[in-house]
Amino acid sequence: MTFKSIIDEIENNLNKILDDLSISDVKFSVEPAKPGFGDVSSNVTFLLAKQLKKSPKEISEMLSEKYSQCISALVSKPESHPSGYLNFYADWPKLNQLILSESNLPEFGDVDIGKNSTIVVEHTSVNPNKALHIGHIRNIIIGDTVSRILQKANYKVNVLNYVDDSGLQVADIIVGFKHFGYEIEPPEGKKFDHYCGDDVYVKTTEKYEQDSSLEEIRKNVLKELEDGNSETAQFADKITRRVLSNQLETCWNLSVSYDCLNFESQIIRSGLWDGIFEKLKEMNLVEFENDGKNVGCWVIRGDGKEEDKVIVRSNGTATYIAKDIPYAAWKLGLLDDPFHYEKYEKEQPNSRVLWQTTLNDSAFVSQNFSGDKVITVIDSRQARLQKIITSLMGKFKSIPDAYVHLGYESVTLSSDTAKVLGIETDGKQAQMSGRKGLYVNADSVYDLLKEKTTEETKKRHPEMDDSEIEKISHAVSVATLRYEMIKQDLDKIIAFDLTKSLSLEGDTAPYIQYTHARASRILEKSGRDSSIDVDFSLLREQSEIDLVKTIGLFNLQVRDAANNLSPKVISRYCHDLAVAFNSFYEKSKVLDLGDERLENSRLCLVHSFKITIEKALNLLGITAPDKM
RNA sequence: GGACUCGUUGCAUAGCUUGGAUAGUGCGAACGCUUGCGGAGCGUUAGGUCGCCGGUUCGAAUCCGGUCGGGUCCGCCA
Repeated sequence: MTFKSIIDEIENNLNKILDDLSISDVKFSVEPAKPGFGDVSSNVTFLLAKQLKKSPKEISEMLSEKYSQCISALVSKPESHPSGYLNFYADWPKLNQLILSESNLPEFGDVDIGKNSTIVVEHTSVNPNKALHIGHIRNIIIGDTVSRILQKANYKVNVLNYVDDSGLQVADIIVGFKHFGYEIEPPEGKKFDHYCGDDVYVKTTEKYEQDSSLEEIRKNVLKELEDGNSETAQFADKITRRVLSNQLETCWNLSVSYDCLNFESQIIRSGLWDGIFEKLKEMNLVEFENDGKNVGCWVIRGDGKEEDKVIVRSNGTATYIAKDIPYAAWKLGLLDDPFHYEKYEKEQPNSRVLWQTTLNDSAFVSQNFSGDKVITVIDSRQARLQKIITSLMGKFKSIPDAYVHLGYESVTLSSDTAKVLGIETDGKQAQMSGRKGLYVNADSVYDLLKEKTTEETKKRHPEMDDSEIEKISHAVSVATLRYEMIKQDLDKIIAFDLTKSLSLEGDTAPYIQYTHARASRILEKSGRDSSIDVDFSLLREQSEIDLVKTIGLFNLQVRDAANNLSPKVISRYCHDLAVAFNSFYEKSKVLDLGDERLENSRLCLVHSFKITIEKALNLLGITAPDKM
């Protein structure tokens, strides 16, 4: 039981009062109050104004009067506000005890939205021909954070990474290696994925532009890749596996992990497409064009003014979007699973088992990574295609909203950062481009952050050994990067600026982590274990009550975040918690008060804060060191 | 041309789903706080016709329509 207890109590009592007045069907709200208006507010008075032909003010006076007659465990008094609102004041000694005791349980903050059903979250899904840049990182962090939140909301989450290991982007680096003479081994000290992206890919595509006759080579390589048994395809497989391995290192370093890797090449060879294509024909969801501009193609009819979408070309081959259809259906468990499963060759740092699909019959392990619902994290430039997939899946699966495209705006480069990379943009932000080499690699940003945080930490703790410094600066760097990627709304463009991204003050992860370190320090210095067997009525300063209240809101925030698939809700909550603690820290001393009972009560509060912020940060994939 | 999306203070952003009270936060600016549990902190001040016009409503940053400005998407590419 948390702050929600008092909300529920008020809601029940108000319903009873309305019953007595023979009023029904009023959907009023009961919410945590804005600061300065008590603890809980209801808008019920406004909603009744018309029906009762009275002003909200009169109604709130009447309801407040009636409410005083109700049995209430947690409300100390109702209050009619001149604005017409009906506000409530909590009985804090009781609520303190309720919230602070509860906060010590491991499951504090859990909500049951998923009812233990399975849900698939697909994210990352990058071509394995280059290193991950910060644009990819936004996708990855959103996906990972949403997965963590859904798990807290009692979903069984299967996290998938769709490895796009066929097609043009892969063909291009193969051309570079096989025809333009690039060495297989990267130069000393360079990661293979960086080498493939920064050197082989960028320079190979440059060459096409200079000499268009080279396009012929590209086409041939693409063709060779289609035959899985060709020497070229086997070579490409080796290369992409190696890049993938490097990309995964980047992800793991950011505390991101997966359950299963799916490979586009295998989906193509699995025959899944043929099955779903037959199904689409049977259900009349695709049509064959006998004339018009798409003559000879199979198309999906456009919605309203939208154009028809070709899914099978007149030469019989499937288009890009067509490949997504069987995968989407597979994720929803609508198709017989053609895959076997084997463990990925490297272990993930958190020991979560990572599987990968294979078409090799010698692996007999079967697994099920499908879900009742599917969330696909892809940037909103693909919204149109995803809308088509969503609509098709809606026809295959009866559960409403079974397939959700979780879109987000892209990461661009600030004009200053673009300039550093050699592009003059006239003060405007610039779209990143892998082909043009216009991007900032995730590893580079991490390295810069690491350098800065290491320096900072050393300055503050000259006594610390290198391995401890390393641990702290790693935690702070990962946190900073992750927090910056989710703290704003998904549909807001992030104009990434190298200099500004290194900021460690204000609304940043280090601010929150620092707050946690302060709490840890108090607990450490106290020299005793905190207990919940304390006098809760001693916590009556405003800053103390505000902190308890914020702690008590945890599960409501998780509910909000899960319902709206909105990571930023949790990042804001973490920030709010930190602000509440810092305000408490400034106003209420905990140690050396000469009053052991008060000290124990405050220590209990500090401890509750510490474990709650740890749980909340964990949802963001952030750990908070005890010292920093 | 059509569709989607964003527009809140110098800059960046929350609140919009579910309309009500004083539009919250960070950066930047000015000033202040440390023999005290960690200053990656705290406090004070300045800065807002919530793009514009209209509609619905007792009440609109929030809902609806229009309009302007930025971004994105609209291929038998992926």
